[in-house]
Parts: sequence; structure tokens; C-alpha cells
Amino acid sequence: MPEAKSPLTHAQQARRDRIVEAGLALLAERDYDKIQVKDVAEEANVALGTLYHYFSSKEHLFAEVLVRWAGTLRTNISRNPLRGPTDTQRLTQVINRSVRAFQRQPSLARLVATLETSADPYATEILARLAETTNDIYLEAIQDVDRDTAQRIVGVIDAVLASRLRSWIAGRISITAVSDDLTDAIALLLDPESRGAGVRQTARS
Amino acid sequence: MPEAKSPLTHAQQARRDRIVEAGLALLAERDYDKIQVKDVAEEANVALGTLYHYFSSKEHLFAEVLVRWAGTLRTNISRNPLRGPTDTQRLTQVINRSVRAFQRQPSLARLVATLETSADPYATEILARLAETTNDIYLEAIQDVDRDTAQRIVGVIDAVLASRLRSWIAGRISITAVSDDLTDAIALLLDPESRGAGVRQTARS
DNA sequence: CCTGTAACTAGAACGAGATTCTAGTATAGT
DNA sequence: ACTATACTAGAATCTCGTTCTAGTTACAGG
Repeated sequence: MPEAKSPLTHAQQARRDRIVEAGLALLAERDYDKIQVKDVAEEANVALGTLYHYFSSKEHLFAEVLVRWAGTLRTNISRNPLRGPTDTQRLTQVINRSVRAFQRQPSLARLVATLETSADPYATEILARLAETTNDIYLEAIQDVDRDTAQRIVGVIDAVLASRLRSWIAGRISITAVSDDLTDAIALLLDPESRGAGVRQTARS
Repeated sequence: MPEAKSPLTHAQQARRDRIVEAGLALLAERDYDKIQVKDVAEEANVALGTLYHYFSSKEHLFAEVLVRWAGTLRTNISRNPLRGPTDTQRLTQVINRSVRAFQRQPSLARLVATLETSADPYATEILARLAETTNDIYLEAIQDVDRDTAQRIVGVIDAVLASRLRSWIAGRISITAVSDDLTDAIALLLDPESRGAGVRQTARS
């Protein structure tokens, strides 16, 4: 199939990719605000001006880095069909995969948090896309509830995920607490009848 | 009663307060990142150095501004006993009061979001306190469920509130959608039996 | 009343980084 | 071969937050 778009030559695409990869690579060792745009350019073997030729700002650049990583995330999360006969088990499983993915790359979690408060339109749009993607994945885990309700439940779970991840990043709670809180929230939403029989054993804070 | 603490003279307390008030006043017209520390000092009729004498950083200062505002919030929210015979009605009502409070002061919502990603220890601690306060208020609205479950529900609702508020700030959804989503989430959690009979009528995005 | 210490003031100076600009070189399409 | 465009190395800008300077009160203790 002929590529209709892409006013970029092969070499240019490569260069652009190299920059995004460089950003991702650097995120593996330090945080967004410890990374200077200059460093990314250097790591990508590209002049600073070139970087700015492709990306209008640091935030724009890292929003694309996030997109790149989201690809990995998507495969990691939806690889292997979900085990478990109940919605609760399946949803808990995907969510835990997400949590683990962020656990492996704390700086990505921090990046998301940062971009979320950003005014940059690129960042905003990319975050929306990202949310949509993960949303769909989570949705697939829910089978025994009507689509509409399922969608609303996923919305709530997503909010809890974001909130707990932020608390974890801020050092307010442990990663285990993140998982536990999510498991708990899922139970609250999917198995409301089991109230009071709380499977709570998390050490708070 | 003799004040045991406060190594600050009356005039000093006043000066410090003036600074916080100035910060709050400026937040009414522009956002945290559009406000320069210098502006706050000026607005408070205080020298820049004096401001830094009382607050170790811009974030520290604005964390205290948030505290100040939280006082107002608390009164606004818990003023007038909650009407409504059901948990759902009462909780929806308090939450909506919160939403309205933020609606009146969008920059405060943005400030919370910003401080949430901050590493400043003051900010972290203050946010924790704030969360605790609102948490308690919300908790009071729930009467017909055991404390533990109620607490967990409040945790989830709080996450949804934060998440939707952020979406609103980013311009992704309208303030009405924020309210609707919350009402919806509350129903999901407190009236799980009414699933499918969704009272959904929100226009998304 | 005198004096030293701490707080205050106006404003300059500093430092970190993002973003932009300069001058020159390489390249690709016509 | 010719021209517009991309690229490069690096310098120059700009915007703040934060710190520092010098000089001016204000007040507690003698």
C-alpha cells in the first residue's frame, strides 16, 4: 500500500524516530524535568535546532514519547488472552498489568502526570488518545455486564488508577497499595453484593 | 488563653497572612504559572526577600494559599445540613458543592493538580491534609453503609472527582459533564441494583 | 536613652533551562 | 548545476525562581 501522507523522506522519518527513541531511552534513567532538551538532541545525534524543527516544544516531544511507549504498553497489556472466568478476575488482571508496566517505568507515570497538567494542545490530544486506547482494553475484560454500564465502570476504574498512581509517585503509598486499592475498587463495582465481607488487608500509607 | 506557640509577633503574622491573601487574590485572575513570585510580593506590599523569609519556595507559598482556600471550601461545603433521605442524595449533594466551588475558582483546581505532581514536602503534606478533610465531609453523608465500605466508596469517588476535574481543566469536558459523571459514579457505587436503568443523558466530550 | 540583632526594603545579580537565532554546510529535487 | 530546504555547532535570548547586597527600621535588654 502506498503511503498517502508523510511529506517526510525516509531519512527524515528515521531522524524523527531517533529523537523520540532518545527521549524514551533517557526516561529510563531520569525524570522528565531532569532531562534537558539538549540532552535528547545529543542522545539522538541531532542538532538542537533540528529537534525543534520536528517538535514545537519539550512537552510536544515528550507527548510523542508517551505515544511510543503506549504502543509497548498496549502489547504488554493485551498479550496473552485474559485468564479467569469472571469479569472481576479478568479486569483485575489487566489493571494489574498496567500497574506493573508503570512500576517498571516510574518516570513514565510521572510524565503522564506532568502532561496532564500541561496546556500544550498536542499533549492534551495525545493523552485523550492514550486514555481511549487503554479504555478499550479494559472494556474487553468485561463481558457479563451491558456495554453501557461496563463503560461507566471502566471510567471509574481508570480514575482510581490515575489517582493511586499519582499517590504512589508522590511517595504517599506503596505500589502494593496501588494494586490492592484497585482490586478493592473493582470488587466494589463488580461484586457489590459482597459488601462488608471486605477482603481488606492493606496497610495504609 | 495565652498563645503557647507562634514565635511571630502580631505584625509578622499579619504580614505573612497578607502574602497568602495576595496569592489567593491573584489566583482569582490568572493561573499559578502566570503568577510571578514578584507579583505576589508586590500585591502584598512586601519585599521579595521578605516573602522568601516566610516561604521557602513558590510551591510552599501556594500550598499555604490552598490551605487558606480550603477553609472557605470546608464552610461552603458543610454549611447547611445535607438534605435528602438517601445516602445517594446526600453524597451527590456534597460532591456537587465541591464541584461548584472549583467551578468558581478554576485556577484553584489547576493549582491542586500542579501541587499534586510537586516534590515539595510542604505541598505533599498539605495535600494530604486537604484530602483528609474533604474525605471526612464526604464520609458524613453516608449513613446506611458500614463505615469501612463507606470509606472505600469515598476513596473511589474522590478519585473520580479528581480525574474529572482534571479533564475539565484541560478542556476535554464541560463542568456539567463533571457533575453528571460523578452522579453516575455515585449511583454505580451506592445503588448497584439499578444497573442498566442508567439515568444517562450526558453529551460526552 | 543606647545598642545590637533580626526583620524589612528596593533592587541588582545569579542560575537553570527552554527556545530562538546565526552562519555556514549538505542535499535533494528539478 | 541551481535553489530551496534541512542540518549542524554553537551562541544568544528570555523568562523566571531564588539569592544576595546595602542600607533602613524596630524592638528587646541593659
